[in-house]
Amino acid sequence: MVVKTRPKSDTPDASDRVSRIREGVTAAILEHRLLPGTKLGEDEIGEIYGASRTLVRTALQQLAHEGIVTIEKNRGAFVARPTPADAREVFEARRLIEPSIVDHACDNATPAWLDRLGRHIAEERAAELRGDARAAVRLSGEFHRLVAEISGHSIYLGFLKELIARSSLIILLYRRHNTPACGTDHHAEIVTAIRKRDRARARDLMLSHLTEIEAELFLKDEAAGELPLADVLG
Amino acid sequence: MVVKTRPKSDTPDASDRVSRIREGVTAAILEHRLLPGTKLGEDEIGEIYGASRTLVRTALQQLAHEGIVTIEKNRGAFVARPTPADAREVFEARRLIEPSIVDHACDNATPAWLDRLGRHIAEERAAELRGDARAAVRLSGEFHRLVAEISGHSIYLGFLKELIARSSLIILLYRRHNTPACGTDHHAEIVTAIRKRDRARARDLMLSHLTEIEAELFLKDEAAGELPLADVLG
DNA sequence: CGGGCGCGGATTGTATAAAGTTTCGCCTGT
DNA sequence: ACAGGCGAAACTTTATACAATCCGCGCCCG
Repeated sequence: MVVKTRPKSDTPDASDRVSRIREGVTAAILEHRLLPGTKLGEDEIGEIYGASRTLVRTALQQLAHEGIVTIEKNRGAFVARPTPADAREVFEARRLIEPSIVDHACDNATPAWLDRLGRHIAEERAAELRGDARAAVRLSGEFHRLVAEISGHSIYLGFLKELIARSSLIILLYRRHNTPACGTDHHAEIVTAIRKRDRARARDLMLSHLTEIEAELFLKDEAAGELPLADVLG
Repeated sequence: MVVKTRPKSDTPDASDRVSRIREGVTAAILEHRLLPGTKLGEDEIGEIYGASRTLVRTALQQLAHEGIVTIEKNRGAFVARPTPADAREVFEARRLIEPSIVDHACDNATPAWLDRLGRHIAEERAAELRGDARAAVRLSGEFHRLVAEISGHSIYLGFLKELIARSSLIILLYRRHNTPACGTDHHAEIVTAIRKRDRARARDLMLSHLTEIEAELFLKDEAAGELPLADVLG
């Protein structure tokens, strides 16, 4: 008998129906197809995925716990709308955690992982070249997640998944221009450092990469979508 | 995860019935009254709190997301049983995050907060003096949580709540002797550093405090409770 | 003509019932 | 006496029905 099989609630079977819903909605948010503030009706989603409200409800609750969905009592679920303060916290947390993650990744990177990283960079390049902004923004986030998987640190991975999802919303809300979400070149440099197992350099590159992303945001406190007056008067 | 009630009360919980369940179970786990592996039947809990299984279920799902409850498909919910590998990850994450938290706490500590910290230390001392191990272990965890609240960093707070709960289980499973869970003196020194707004010292104290806690654990990979054979043969 | 009030539709929150799965006891056959 | 399988009970999972709440709209009154 297999005693060790522990289906962790964080990584349930992909065949699970509630996971399908959760991942579908998450993907839509990460690809910037669902905008902050969008109402996520239970019946609506249930019809799309052919599931009952019970399952939709648990999926939405999980997403709410991850911080990318806001549930208001008796009003329903909405795509979250992070405030500038939230944004600063998210990026501070990423600047703290991700250097440690690449550090571990340098130790844990097997040839198979390095190969996967290389293929991922190629995918990112391809998406950017063909101008597929949605795929580009999704792949950009998935790069960071992939590094966290390589690190083998499941807690950091869990935290980072949450931070990445929120970052996607933040970038959508607060970026200055139409700058590409994440410089692919930075990612490539990080991979090179990992390949050389140069931990110090990998940490530095990751830190400056995150700093640069945040620098391209406009985090004024009364920025878009917080005060309706600003919209009307603007 | 935060259910926002728009019109009035900012209380994020306590009035909500599912929150009452969640906090009740959490408190029981933090006080070491619920041991790892304990079955948490839905009917059982529902009867205790006078709630239907629907509400119990959502509470258990939230706890599963926090990592202190494990849900096995078609088998039910159990108090989580962290492995030694989990334990190392938890403490590594705490050593990374908590120094940053005290850093912020030094900046954010108002007189009211400092007063609250002082009273908390007194409570810890009192519990330890009267030999109330359950209260002592709970208050010990709550100290770290209180510091995180003072920091004003809601993301760090959320992460740390999770880490503290898991730490409580880890200490219960893997501590060497009957050492008191957390040196109260350490906490008092940290408060002193915060009061002086000595960020560097506060960080150092927190880091060494966490290192010492982990050093008192016995994290051999086949340690207690992983293999049932060990129990039978022991 | 403007603002408050209340009713109807819609949506969420909760409970309960039906369906599926696992577990454990018991029974039979060897 | 023991191994193996059948079956019932208990539990979780899923679906559905019911109750509570909120939003929008029209009506009435000032």
